[in-house]
Amino acid sequence: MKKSKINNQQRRFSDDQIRLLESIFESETRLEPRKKLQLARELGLQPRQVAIWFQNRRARWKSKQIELDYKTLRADYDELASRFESLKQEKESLLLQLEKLNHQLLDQKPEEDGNPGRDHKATIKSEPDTNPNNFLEEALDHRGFMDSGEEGGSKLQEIAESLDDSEKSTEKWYGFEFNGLIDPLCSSSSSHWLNSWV
DNA sequence: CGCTCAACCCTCATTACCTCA
DNA sequence: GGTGAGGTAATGAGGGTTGAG
Repeated sequence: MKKSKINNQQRRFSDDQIRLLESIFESETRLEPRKKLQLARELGLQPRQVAIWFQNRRARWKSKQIELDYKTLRADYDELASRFESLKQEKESLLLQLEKLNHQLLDQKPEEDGNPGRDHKATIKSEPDTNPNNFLEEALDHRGFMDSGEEGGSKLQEIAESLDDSEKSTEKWYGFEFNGLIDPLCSSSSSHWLNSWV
């Protein structure tokens, strides 16, 4: 600084001065006026210089803290994003399984109850079931299919058996509230409600 | 009691200088 | 030796608080 040069003052504080200032800053980031005077005497500096050092030190601490906070938040976000992606993939794969199962159910049902398959499909289309539990239970009613050793079927059965009645409420599914997200008017098939999820 | 004003301190942005790769 | 980046002491603007009058 020009003024510093004019006053023939040192540009930087000595290591000893910094050490003492840092050790005090560790315990208190603000100085009382009396302590400031005492410290200035001890360091051979102007009280104003001590005050400015503490001001600058607080500013440095704050910007470091912001940097740390950013890193923490970024790590949290990345973790959540990766979890979201894997859940999304899981959902896609379950949806595919459901779709497959649905088709197989519709093809199989006419043989069991004697109704033509086309009519049954029409029934489902005209009465969309927006309740995931009903759909699940409906699907599981077809034990013949479930026992066929199909991978998707056994997974569905496993999920259903692991749920007691209280767990079958929609709110508990992945801790996610379905109500309001599924528009019954838009649900034209049994699996449609899942499409609005994730 | 409410006001003004000065003194003091703070934050924030910036400057001036130094050091180092 | 020149240069740009980064660190740091210091400055200035603007605002809050406090105590005296």
